[in-house]
Amino acid sequence: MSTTTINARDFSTSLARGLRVITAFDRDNDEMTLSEVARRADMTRAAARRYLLTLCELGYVTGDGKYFRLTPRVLELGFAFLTSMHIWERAQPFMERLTEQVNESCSISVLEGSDIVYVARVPTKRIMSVALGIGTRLPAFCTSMGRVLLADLRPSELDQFFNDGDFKPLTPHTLTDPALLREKVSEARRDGYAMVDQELEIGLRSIAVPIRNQAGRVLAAMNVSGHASRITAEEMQQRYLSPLLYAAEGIRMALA
Amino acid sequence: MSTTTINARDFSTSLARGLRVITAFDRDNDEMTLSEVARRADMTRAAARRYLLTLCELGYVTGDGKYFRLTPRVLELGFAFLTSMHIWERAQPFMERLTEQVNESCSISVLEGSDIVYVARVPTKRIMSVALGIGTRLPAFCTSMGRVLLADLRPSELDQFFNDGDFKPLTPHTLTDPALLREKVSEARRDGYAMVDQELEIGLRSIAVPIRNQAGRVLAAMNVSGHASRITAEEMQQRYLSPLLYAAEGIRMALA
DNA sequence: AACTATTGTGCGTTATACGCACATTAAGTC
DNA sequence: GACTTAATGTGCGTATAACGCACAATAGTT
Repeated sequence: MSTTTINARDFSTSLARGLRVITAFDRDNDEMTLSEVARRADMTRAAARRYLLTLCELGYVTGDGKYFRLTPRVLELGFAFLTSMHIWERAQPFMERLTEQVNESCSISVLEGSDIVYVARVPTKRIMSVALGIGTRLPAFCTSMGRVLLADLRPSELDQFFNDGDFKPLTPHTLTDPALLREKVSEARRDGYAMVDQELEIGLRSIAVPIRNQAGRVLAAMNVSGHASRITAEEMQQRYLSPLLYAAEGIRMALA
Repeated sequence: MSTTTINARDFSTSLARGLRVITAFDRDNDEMTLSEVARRADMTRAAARRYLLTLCELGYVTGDGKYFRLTPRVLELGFAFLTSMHIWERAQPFMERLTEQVNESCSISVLEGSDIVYVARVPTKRIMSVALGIGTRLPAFCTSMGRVLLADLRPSELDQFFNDGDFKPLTPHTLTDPALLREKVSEARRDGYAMVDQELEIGLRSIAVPIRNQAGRVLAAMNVSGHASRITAEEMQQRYLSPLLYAAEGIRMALA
């Protein structure tokens, strides 16, 4: 996670600002006026206008004379990444079988910076879900998959994670003390799994295991999550850990 | 689909070129050297290098000293669009029920330019599939969903579609004669559904209906697709059309 | 009609991004 | 090790891309 700032003359401010215009759009601002885009992207109206017109020309944005909105074409910007993760297609049958077996949702994620990013997901029938899951980012420090992924970092990488860390509590249960978090990561390393109990969200329990490659290196983490009202932490460990490990092993062999 | 070229001084070439670097990555080129990126993005090595370094700095690309690859963060560029399409979450239960009922895959797409773009998908258990479906683009002229969407265009819009059209056959069954295609679109308008039989892919049959809003305007199309060896075109129309229409009506009411 | 907010746009100026050319490094072959 | 080929790193002079301002035009509200 080394971040060395590049030579200023190698940095393209126009590209960076243009991408800021794209990311100014979000779930709550899926359509905006020119002035709103300029405010959210933190640039002058004229600059925002040029970038919006450029994105319209390229087909990534559309406008009706007053409001601008993103088009499906912007998916192509992330699509190259998504399709490059095609190896997770092979995990799908194992995840489906696991979901049927434990009757809970199942996800796979990778570590990126201080977050985990979902790369595959099979929801249980009870929870409505679309491909929204893919690309979702959650903080690594208070998720079961995050702790499993942190457990595989080298000591220097883990040190940097904790140095950069900004551990804000998301629920009254969220652990934020770096020493306690380090201990949890060590436990995950020792036990080969991690469980998180209502630290990310009240009512949410999840248990995760690593997915390794043939060399034993951790590629991703896979979890099963459920509602605290339906299963105790102890029950989750007793009933879900074995099928999780079994599915992870199947995925390991499938990826070989 | 009017494409008026904007004033050259309003067009940001740096943003456009930077985006070309991102889209240079694809399924077959998920990691590339600097020179490969420059070739695929059609720019000098020095320019490609500056954009790659900029994208690294922003976290969208990572490099190991030789190869560059996209990071999950690029999903955030398209994610704003994806989350803005959150209304399709409500379609999910109807699609799942339909998939269970007819034992085939089900998708929803919207029209963009001359393509359809998948916005929701529920695959049947037999076909391995992840969220890859979302964002997939297919030509509108030879897909059942495409013809249903074309059927709702205004005459001037439809004229432009055919004027811009480049209808290449994908299989020996693909219709490419604009007059025949117009007739198929008219049939879709008249019948309220369209069926395509092995025009996109040998062995693939699909039937689609429109999803309308309360005002009757077509928002999207939904299809069910199956293999030609398992079901005849006539059987598909007789067995799948009613449940498709029923599911589309349910989605219409759910979106209200 | 008056006022406020927003958008469109020409243009002089600034600084961003360009590509070249040379040095360095890496990889492959003999 | 020597040689060749390919790829990469980078400084820098130059051109022009992009900047923001300021004013006109439009839209919405009262």
